[in-house]
Amino acid sequence: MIAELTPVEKMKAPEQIAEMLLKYIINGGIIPGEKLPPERILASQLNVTRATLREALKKLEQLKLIIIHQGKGIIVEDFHKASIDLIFSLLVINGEIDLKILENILEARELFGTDVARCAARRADTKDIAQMKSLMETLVKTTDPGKLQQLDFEFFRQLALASKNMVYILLMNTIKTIHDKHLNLFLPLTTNLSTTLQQEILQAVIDGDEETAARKAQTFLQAGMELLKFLKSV
Amino acid sequence: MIAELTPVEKMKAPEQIAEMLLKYIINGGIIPGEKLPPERILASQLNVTRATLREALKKLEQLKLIIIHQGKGIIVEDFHKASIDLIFSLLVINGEIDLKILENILEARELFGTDVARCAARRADTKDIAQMKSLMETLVKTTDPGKLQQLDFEFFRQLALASKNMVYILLMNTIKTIHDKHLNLFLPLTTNLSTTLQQEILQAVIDGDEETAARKAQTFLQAGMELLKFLKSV
DNA sequence: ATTGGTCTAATGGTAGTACCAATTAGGCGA
DNA sequence: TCGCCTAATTGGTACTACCATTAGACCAAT
Repeated sequence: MIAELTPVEKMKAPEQIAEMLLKYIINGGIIPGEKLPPERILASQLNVTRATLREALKKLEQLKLIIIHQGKGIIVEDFHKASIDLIFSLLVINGEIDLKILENILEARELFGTDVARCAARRADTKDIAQMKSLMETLVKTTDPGKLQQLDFEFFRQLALASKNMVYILLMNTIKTIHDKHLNLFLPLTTNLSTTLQQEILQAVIDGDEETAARKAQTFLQAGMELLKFLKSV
Repeated sequence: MIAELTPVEKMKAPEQIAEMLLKYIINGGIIPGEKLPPERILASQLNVTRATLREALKKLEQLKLIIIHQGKGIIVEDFHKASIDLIFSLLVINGEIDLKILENILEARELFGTDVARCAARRADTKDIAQMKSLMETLVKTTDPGKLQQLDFEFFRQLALASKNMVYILLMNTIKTIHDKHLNLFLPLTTNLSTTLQQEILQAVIDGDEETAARKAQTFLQAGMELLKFLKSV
């Protein structure tokens, strides 16, 4: 098993189309309030069926990038009013990582992760703690950087579950998706120090010590900003 | 103009189907990891064509509630690993508002809103401030509760824009969507006190006084939690 | 001149069918 | 028993036709 070899993800037609249209909109190819060409025109231009095109449009509609109305047409919205899920696309919109967006994400992550730890310390039950202890045992025995990174994130995922806040739980998924899509970028963040901090966070959660948990989590998460400064300098 | 009369939203087939399947999954009708019936079967059972069904599935796929693979089938995911956009459905999943979820949302709103104000105070430029001043002028002249509520939210939207953090900007849209879907629920939050607080926040932003801005915003947002306590008591 | 009705073209919504493409499972041969 | 190959399953896409909603133009009544 060679970790570097991942299954080739063949982008299906609707995905490709959605991405093209998305870029077109984000890059200002069309002004918000204006309409996209009719489905029939778009479909023929893209050389696909309307059904295929419509699947692509569904995606953009859910991102709130467009609004589709029968009889009216396809109206483009200001992407500043889109769903948070658009952040994935904004992060890499033109091939490479947008450091500005990355900074935004890390800023939000720090704020959010800190409160997750605080809430976890406040609300974790014995079951949560048992699971986290179990995870921690696995974690200290792991040496493979890739695996470690994965478990690293699992720790925060369980922290979110322990926070008992569904918004936090779901937002953690968003961050995890970003994380997974750019593993290499976050790899330098996984250090021996991480594990130590995680143990301290866990202990604080067990003790119900909200502020210590929050403080330790913040220390952990601030490493991300350090990384960013490095990236910006090169 | 009769404010109470809003456009009737006719739910199209894919929307209805998506909602049905979503409820089915959320309510544990199927275990994560299990597969949904094949498209052909589902389509015939729902009495729609595959194309229509597939549009519905696209929506669930984007919510990360299901994963579709050619040749394999439609695999159901744990909704705890879904997109944050699922929160809309969770809030009202079985007809009425889930107060637990509402509390989660308000908690997250307070956390983010506070930092939005802080960041706005840190980064707002003259253009941002000019726009907010303009908005505030309109705001103080407005008496209609509905309009006021709308402008109320616009204030926070502009605050998010001034924060210059795209994550905050997009997250604010999520909150706004929740807000708009349950206007009546949030109506009691709009009081005369709000306007005063908003003016104080704006002044803090102009002064670049991060902590005052954050503190005032928090005071403002805590009103939501007060409301919740009331709702819980009835 | 304003209001309301009606027709028509534009445009999205849905149906039906056929075939392509990836995956899985089972059978067949070495 | 192992490995390959075929066939069945299941999602992906194409083509075509028709229904439903909207907007605009034109007309009729008040």
